[in-house]
Amino acid sequence: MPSRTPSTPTPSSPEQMNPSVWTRPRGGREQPALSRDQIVAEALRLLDSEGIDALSMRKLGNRLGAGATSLYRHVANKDELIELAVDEIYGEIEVPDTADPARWREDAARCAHSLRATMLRHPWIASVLGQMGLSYLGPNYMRISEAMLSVFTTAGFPPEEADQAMATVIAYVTGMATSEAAWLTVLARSGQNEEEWIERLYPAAEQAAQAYPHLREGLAGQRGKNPRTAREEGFQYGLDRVLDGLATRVN
Amino acid sequence: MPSRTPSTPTPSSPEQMNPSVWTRPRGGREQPALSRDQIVAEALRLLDSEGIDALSMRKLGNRLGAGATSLYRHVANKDELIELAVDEIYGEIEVPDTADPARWREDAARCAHSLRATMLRHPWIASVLGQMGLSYLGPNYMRISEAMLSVFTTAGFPPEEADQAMATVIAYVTGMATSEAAWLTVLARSGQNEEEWIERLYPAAEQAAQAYPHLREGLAGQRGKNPRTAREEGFQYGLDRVLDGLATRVN
DNA sequence: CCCAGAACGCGCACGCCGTACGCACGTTCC
DNA sequence: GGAACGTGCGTACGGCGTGCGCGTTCTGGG
Repeated sequence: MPSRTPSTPTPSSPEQMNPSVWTRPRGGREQPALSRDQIVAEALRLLDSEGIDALSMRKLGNRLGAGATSLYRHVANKDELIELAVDEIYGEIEVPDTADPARWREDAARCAHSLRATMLRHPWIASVLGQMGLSYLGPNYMRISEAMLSVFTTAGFPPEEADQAMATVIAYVTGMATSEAAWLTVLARSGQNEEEWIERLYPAAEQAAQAYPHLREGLAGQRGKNPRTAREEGFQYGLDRVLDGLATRVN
Repeated sequence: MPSRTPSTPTPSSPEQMNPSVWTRPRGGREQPALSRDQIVAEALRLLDSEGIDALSMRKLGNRLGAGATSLYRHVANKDELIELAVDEIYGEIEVPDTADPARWREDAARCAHSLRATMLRHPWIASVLGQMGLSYLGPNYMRISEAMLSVFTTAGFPPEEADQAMATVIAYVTGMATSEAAWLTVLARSGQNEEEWIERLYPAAEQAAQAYPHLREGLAGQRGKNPRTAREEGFQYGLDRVLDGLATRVN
């Protein structure tokens, strides 16, 4: 027989029974203590510090001093909670509040960099994008789309093409940032820093690239570079090309 | 009494000696029956038909006529299994086997379309990219990278820039396809087709876009279009812009 | 001021999950 | 003949999301 506390109710709840009314720590409910905003905020803290796999309703409940199922009074289910968290994150993305036709390129670039930076600050969203998509219809997503659309339309893109241009930039940035975020996640799990990891894996990579001359050359060319700035330069290069391509349609 | 074939071998019990080899119910161990390739293949079938959430070691074991834990003889853990499945999928991506400088744009475009088509055929990889990244080092991934690098270097990009150009195209395609795949996944779960879903959500979207003129216009402009071809045109537009932007560096 | 009903927190239970461990068995090599 | 090995599987552990029903607290209308 396993030494477990008896699962049969034992009617007058066992250990949390205070010996007397007089020592009971304050009658009544402490606080409301649970609200949707508070839940989302704590979920964000958990996600940012431990990643998406660490987010469970039980753990989140504990952190809030509540049981897991209490959360369901304020949130329909875990997916909805994550969707709320994602839109909350979108709130950090900076977009221009007025569109200047002469500055469309800088404005778009600024949006792109802000989007990337936000994703890298919260790498767990990369895992979410592939499951829920971009969570359209969230208030912050709509705010951002409107601003970016406005940048492209005032730049001279006809409405339908402005849509496509925005989608192009967003796809490039999310694609790049997703791969960076996944990399950072793997890294964080391993407890090593970027340089250590690369150095450790270099022999394996070199061997795997044996038969592929271009890969070998690329590998050798990156050796010893600061990986962080290399990532930033790579992002900037692609962004410049995307904007170059868009510029041909409007200049 | 459930009519199941006896799962317990009971090999040497005396009276059940079968008279002939041909009628004997396959005494002892059936076959090797389990190999890494077979496991990966069945995992792919499961993933393609029911999505990433439906992949569990137990279910996969059942499908192979084996217990869940038997799989661990051939695969270190679930993540490794998925990584193998991903690289298997990469095998479907078509890349040119010889690079012709005059045709670099068409070659790159063909790779891009093939990558997108592959991701849309197996939408579950979108969920995986954000967690593992692109599964570098897998044999098929290396084959593809080599081919694409070769396209860009023979087109005239210096080695380091060819790397960045390839990363740009891949980021754009995966970004676009991830969002499409997520959309298709949500759709599949709902059991509706694209048009139905859009029509059903239209009022909500219209209301949410109330305060945003550009969003409203975009919404109205897309109404009634065939969503599938609209997605394809959007992808082609962005791809053209990306390649335009790259072309400025080499022509 | 009271009380009915709504809102809320929570314990419990169910049916899943990934996987560590050790046993039983067929095969193969000495 | 028997030891060593590869393989499948039963069992078990700790965790998960969440439906349900209970008791408590809060609120607003009479």
